Amino acid sequence: MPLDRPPPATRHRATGRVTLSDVARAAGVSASTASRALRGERAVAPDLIAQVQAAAQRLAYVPDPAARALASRRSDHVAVLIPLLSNTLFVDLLEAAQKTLRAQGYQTLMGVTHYDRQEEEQLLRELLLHRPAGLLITGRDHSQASLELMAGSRVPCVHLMDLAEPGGAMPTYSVGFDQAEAGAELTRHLLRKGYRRVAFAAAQLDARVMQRMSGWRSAMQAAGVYEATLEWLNPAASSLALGGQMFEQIVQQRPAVDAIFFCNDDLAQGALLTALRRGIQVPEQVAIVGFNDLTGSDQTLPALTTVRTPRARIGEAAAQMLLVLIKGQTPAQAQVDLGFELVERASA
Amino acid sequence: MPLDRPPPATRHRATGRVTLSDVARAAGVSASTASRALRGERAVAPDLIAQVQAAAQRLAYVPDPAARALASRRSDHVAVLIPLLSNTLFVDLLEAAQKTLRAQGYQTLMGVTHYDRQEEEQLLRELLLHRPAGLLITGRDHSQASLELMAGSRVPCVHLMDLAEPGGAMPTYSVGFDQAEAGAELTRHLLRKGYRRVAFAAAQLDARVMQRMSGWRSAMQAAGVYEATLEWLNPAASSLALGGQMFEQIVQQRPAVDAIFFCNDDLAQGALLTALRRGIQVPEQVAIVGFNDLTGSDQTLPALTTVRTPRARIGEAAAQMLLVLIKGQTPAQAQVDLGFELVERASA
DNA sequence: CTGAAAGCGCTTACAG
DNA sequence: CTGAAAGCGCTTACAG
Repeated sequence: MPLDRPPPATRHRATGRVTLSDVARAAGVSASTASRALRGERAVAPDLIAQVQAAAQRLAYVPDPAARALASRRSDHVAVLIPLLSNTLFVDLLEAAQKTLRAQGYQTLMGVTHYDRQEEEQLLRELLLHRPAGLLITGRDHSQASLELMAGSRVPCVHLMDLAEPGGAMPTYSVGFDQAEAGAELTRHLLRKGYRRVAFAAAQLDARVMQRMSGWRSAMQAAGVYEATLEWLNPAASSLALGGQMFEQIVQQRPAVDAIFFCNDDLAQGALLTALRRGIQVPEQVAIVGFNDLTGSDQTLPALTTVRTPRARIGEAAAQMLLVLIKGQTPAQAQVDLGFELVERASA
Repeated sequence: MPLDRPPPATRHRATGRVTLSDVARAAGVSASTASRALRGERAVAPDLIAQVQAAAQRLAYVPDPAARALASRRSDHVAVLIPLLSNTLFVDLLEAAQKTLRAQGYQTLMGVTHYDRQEEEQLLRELLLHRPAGLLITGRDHSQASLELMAGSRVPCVHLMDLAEPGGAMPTYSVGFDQAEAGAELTRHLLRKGYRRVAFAAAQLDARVMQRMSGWRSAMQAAGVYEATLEWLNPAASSLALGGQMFEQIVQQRPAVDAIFFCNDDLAQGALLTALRRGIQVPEQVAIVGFNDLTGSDQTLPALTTVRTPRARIGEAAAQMLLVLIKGQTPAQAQVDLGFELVERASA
């Protein structure tokens, strides 16, 4: 038996990449110790930690995400599901979450559901295959199968925009604000200003829009001025053009309406443009308010009264909460209410 | 030596996941063959392919992305770099690319550069660690280090929005349209309508904006009406409000200007709003045109004349080209010019 | 607190 | 055309 046989020629692919064992060798420790030292897992001698970190630094070592994911069964991906990319609201959410996550070394895997529960389910299936470290998902309105997928995956999950229904079973994490209360508050503002026939005009009709409507409804009922004919619901996608159309319909078919609460700013902006075109005075003939305080709502003629929603802060806070959950810790509170702000401008 | 020693108890983590060897066993072939059959690598007997596929189907097998990435040194990620998320233009690009890529089983890893070459470089470094199968990147204006990172990574790459400079060295792939020509065409439209003192007003001042300006300039020079004082450049971010400010400045400081070419629709929309507020007639007193045909430009008062840019088609075509490159094939053409369309409305 | 070894679930030279 | 085996680059029981 040859004592000195040469090292076997490498049969396989070499990457050229600096690996963990390179670092371990340079630091004079085993790969296990190097791994533990680098991840800040306790139970490693302080001086070894320093040595390993120095070696890693010197060799410009960066761990391979795929190897780490395979070995630990947990990737550095975070899946983020939003309904649409064509609504600034959700883009703001995505951007803030992505920024926060990236600062901690996580990559965002985004999914666009188009408000379709089937598509959301499919997306969840695909994304969960990547064993994401965490999941951020918009709203609380999901198919039963989606709910099971999320629960079964054991992936930490935070819901965006909505708060949990009070009295829900499991302690689900969410950060958002009270949509119904925001809708009620905006309606009360109108009522305080003396408007009585306040129409509620909505498109898209997702869960959050319906919550705003229930807020509007309860405020109207409390004031004794609620009428079912004041509700204008259109399931089509929200847009400037649709807002213009709905506005024309309302003023034409119900000239007595003295204020309109559009469930989203783009509808309200479209209405304002149409009013201008038709020579209808806002707010003298009819007041208009929107929701979300989107880009341009401070520039319209007249400037739009609306509710400012803290979506960037929601995205950031939700990401932060998710980061805590990923570490296996428990967030200070399971529900974070970030509130909203009534922005009174000239249109109402 | 015991002849019948029991199989060693599994010392490690079991995932519960259906693996390739499960499929191979069920199909009565080796893991290697199963792997090749599933990936459609030729050199596998047709009947075996069928058997393996049937087994995979039956067991609901889905390959593990991390294991595949580790072994093949190529993930199913595609990195997509865009400058901003707050400009619909880029969101449209991202959405179209993502949709096309996802249909072929690729996950999009997005990066937002904020028009910052340093940030782009950093992002590239991070994303390249994930060994993406491909890279989609906006524009052709990158730092030297970024270019080296891209080249060194050997990751197939397609540039978005711009076309390559004619006479560039390497055959780089890109899909977009001729920004300078679009700028020139829009200017010629104004000149044909009889406007002579056509100002060019721009913000952001990225490479594509400057190309549009050079188009404007050459058209103005060709008509013999170019003047340096007609250029209004502001490095700040583009917005409705800024458009309004620039408009006021121009009409105040250079009342002889009879038309303004804003480099982006949001500026033009802001200008239109300000004109309305100031009672300045568009296009009678001053004509206004924009660029990109963004949301709302058909709703302004008056409706905005602009250039429609095919960003969704660019995103899709670029993704398609990248898919071809990933397969190791050569695209029919390295440069795809998707053109643009002059949209004449009421503002000019 | 540390290390040797097994394993995560694939792909891919290599040999036949 | 097919299979056995090595390897991708980590993490993690296990033993000390």
